[in-house]
Amino acid sequence: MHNYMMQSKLRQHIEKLVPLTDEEFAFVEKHFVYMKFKKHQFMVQRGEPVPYNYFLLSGLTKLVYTNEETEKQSILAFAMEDWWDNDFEAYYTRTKATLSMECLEDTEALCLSLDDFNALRAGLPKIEHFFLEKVTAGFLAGQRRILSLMTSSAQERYKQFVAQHPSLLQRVPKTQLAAYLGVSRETLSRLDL
Amino acid sequence: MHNYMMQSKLRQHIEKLVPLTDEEFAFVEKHFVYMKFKKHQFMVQRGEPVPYNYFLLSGLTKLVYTNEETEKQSILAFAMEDWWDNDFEAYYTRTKATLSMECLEDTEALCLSLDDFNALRAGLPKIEHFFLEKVTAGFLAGQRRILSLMTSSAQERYKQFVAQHPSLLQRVPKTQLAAYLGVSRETLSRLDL
DNA sequence: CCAAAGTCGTGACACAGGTCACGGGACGGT
DNA sequence: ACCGTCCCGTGACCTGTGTCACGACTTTGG
Repeated sequence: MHNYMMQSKLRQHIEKLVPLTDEEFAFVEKHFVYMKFKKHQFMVQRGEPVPYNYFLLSGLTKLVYTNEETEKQSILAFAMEDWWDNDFEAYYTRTKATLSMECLEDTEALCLSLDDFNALRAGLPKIEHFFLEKVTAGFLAGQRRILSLMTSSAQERYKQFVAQHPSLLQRVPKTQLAAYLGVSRETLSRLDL
Repeated sequence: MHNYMMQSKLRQHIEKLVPLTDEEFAFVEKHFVYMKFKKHQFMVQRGEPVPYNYFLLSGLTKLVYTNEETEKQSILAFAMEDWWDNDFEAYYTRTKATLSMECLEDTEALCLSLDDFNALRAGLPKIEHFFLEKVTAGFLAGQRRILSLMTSSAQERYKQFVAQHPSLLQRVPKTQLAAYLGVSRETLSRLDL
């Protein structure tokens, strides 16, 4: 992907929430590092430090918790173009990851170290506003997910997912979808919409 | 509760994350309104607008979703002294509440209207930083709750709750606790720790 | 001080979903 | 072209949890 494309995706993403001058965006942009990852590659691995926060330019990732005894995976989030994804707690507290983040497709990302993140916030208060909006949206999405897990059956959750993320249906295998919805692969397979 | 106590609780709460000068805190404090609520009173009611965000000085509240057909309640959060609680989405978007917030005990709160919230953020960037930290903590707590719902049995979730919130066990009836854990009152009653 | 409402345990039964096992098909790497 | 790996459906069975019903105790409010 060419340089001007990467920049423009990030800029458009930020400017959905806060307008930026050219100089301000130049300041933002220089804190990020571009990286590529291959399918099956781990961008974050349990037990390892998490040096970056990731803004995805293309591809698809999953954020996953793996039960160490049973090896059973629970997927906290999928992420794709124009999304942020991370074991944010480990990143933000500079501790070892308890989650893993794995590429389901070849993925390009703009990466932001915690030091750069803090420099960005300190140097440009607007960006703090931007992240407050982002995290708030994530918090509210989490609340909806909690409610959905508490009140809805597997079939209802499946329907909700299909309605809200139809494009992902084509890209993620049912096994992964089951791990996201919190049901076994077999039960998901038996659900007719 | 006396005026200086109310102020000092709020100030201590904020200063756990960001230090404030006396003038800065005076600016913060004047945007809040003090209000009292009685047990069983609704601070937020489904279908109504949500004029305030609430910082609790004393008492105990629950944030609850009620299924309209079955009347079954699911509790998203308990809140007590030193906590914020609200149907934040309705508050922030100035829409009607989909959740309700009800007092389980007589409760005192400092209330912040959305206009005052925005004035506060605009007038004192530090406060934006404070709320970013708060919302981030809430987001991460939500992630942990999602994982807990996906991976743990009712009994394990009960144990986790007891371990993390022992004080609440004395104050909230089992019925409410069941609605928080996402199990029926009867199953909770059958669980031996 | 009494009535109404809330709290809590427990038994009987139903059912959604988990687990285990199998087979067949698609795909990727060598 | 082949082999291993993943993907997906399906049957049989098991189990955790929901639902309904009942009774006893405690708290609350007028």
